[in-house]
Amino acid sequence: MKKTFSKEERLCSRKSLDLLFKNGSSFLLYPFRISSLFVPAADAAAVEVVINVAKKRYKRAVDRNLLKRRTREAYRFHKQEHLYNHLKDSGKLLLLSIQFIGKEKHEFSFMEKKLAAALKKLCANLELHEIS
RNA sequence: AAUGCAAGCCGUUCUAUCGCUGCGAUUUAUCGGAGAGGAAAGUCCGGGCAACACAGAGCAUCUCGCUUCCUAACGGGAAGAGGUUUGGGAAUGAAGACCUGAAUUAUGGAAAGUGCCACAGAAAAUACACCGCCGAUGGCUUUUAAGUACAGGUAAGGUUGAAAUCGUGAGGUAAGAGCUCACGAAUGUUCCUGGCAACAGGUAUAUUGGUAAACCCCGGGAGUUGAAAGACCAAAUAGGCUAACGCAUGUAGGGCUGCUCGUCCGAUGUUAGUGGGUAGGUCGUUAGAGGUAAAUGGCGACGUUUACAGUAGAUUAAUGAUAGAAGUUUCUUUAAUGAAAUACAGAACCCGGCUUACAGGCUUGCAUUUUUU
RNA sequence: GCUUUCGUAGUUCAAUGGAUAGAAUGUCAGAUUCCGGUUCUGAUGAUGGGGGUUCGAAUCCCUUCGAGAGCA
Repeated sequence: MKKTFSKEERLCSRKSLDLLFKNGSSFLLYPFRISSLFVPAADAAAVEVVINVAKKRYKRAVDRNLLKRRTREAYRFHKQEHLYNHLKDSGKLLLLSIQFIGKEKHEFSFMEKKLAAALKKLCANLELHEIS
């Protein structure tokens, strides 16, 4: 129940994507670049996420698929613990983008650790933003 | 047996937990079952399908090019023909021609026309004759002979080059020349024989640089655009569309492929009717020129018949993560063990080819080497 | 998914099928200078890979690799 990753939690709308990349705030934590933005309207999910691996860095589709899948699995395992528990029921929708900007094919354990750290940092940033 | 080359085939498996995308059941949140490839890649060809004037004619442009067959079609494939290179055989004084095996081949036309053939060389295509040969004929010198910075004739010989006006011998001549003859090489055409045909053999006759992956000529083919094609649903808001009348030389102008023809629409006004650019959703969309097996026809590509199974369908884009076990390969070790690796690569409307990438294994054929009989 | 352009010295560009592939700049060495710069002299270094056509290919043809651009 905690570790599912269904369609509602994915960011598919073209408009939302444009909004996120235009107005969202972002930070870097190797090998990830995280962008986020709060949007008023919320339906089923509290967070919508998109995972991205650049074609310029990885030429072969096999490599891109592998990294995307590993990133997704890492997000799936850690979203409840590091993200959902820190979000309050504010009625807002969080748009999130995880871009992979590494240069090698990393092991899953390494990516898991790094993504957990990235999510922690994200939560800290959001809290700071709310306070200010 | 090993190595190398070529062709064909296979190209990791199982269990548990947590997930993802369709499908089918229902108790509506659970269960069942399915879920990447031989190249899914490159986008190099061909087709289906769809829209655009159901798309017409001519020119231009692009493309293909030995023959027959296969195929829905093809620039793909099969079987042949010819060319080129090369190995062997026999023959000969030695070659060539002959027989035979292998590899390779974008292979219509140079006898319709145009262009180009650097450097070197006399000359690169109408031989503008450099060295040489001749100077018969006509001049000149002159002794009749003989000679020649004359008019000229001459491609036999020489040097160059990738390539030099077909080769050898004889006749012929002043010297020479396919100028003539004999034997040969190559090419076109006529007829005969064999073959479905390309073509092969023979006969007669004419001719004798190369280059068309230079322009070009001949013959065949191609309308354009691609699922981001296209069809449908549908809230709000701009604007549009259709029909009738009127205006007007069916005019100005515009569309239809680059051009021409041809053809279609056609300014502004009034009345009536109908609507949906964009965002989103559904269809298109996965049963197909399909796959597997057997029989059968064919040299073969492939065709025909019968039987069987039901076999991915995403759309910011599923097919994964973790743990364990097995298999294969390599290294280490006496061995067990241990360690490392496990190719190339990821469907996006669907098929048929081509090309390229590929760890390792299997099968077949050929070549070489070694061992045994 | 579809369409399309281009690959030449380290860099920016030339070159009609025919020389030893040219120029600028860079690099290196030498000269000049007390030293450095400037200047002068010399050297260095390239047709993305493979195959074909041709007597001869950077150029023509095929194939492949790489780098871009366009179509919402």
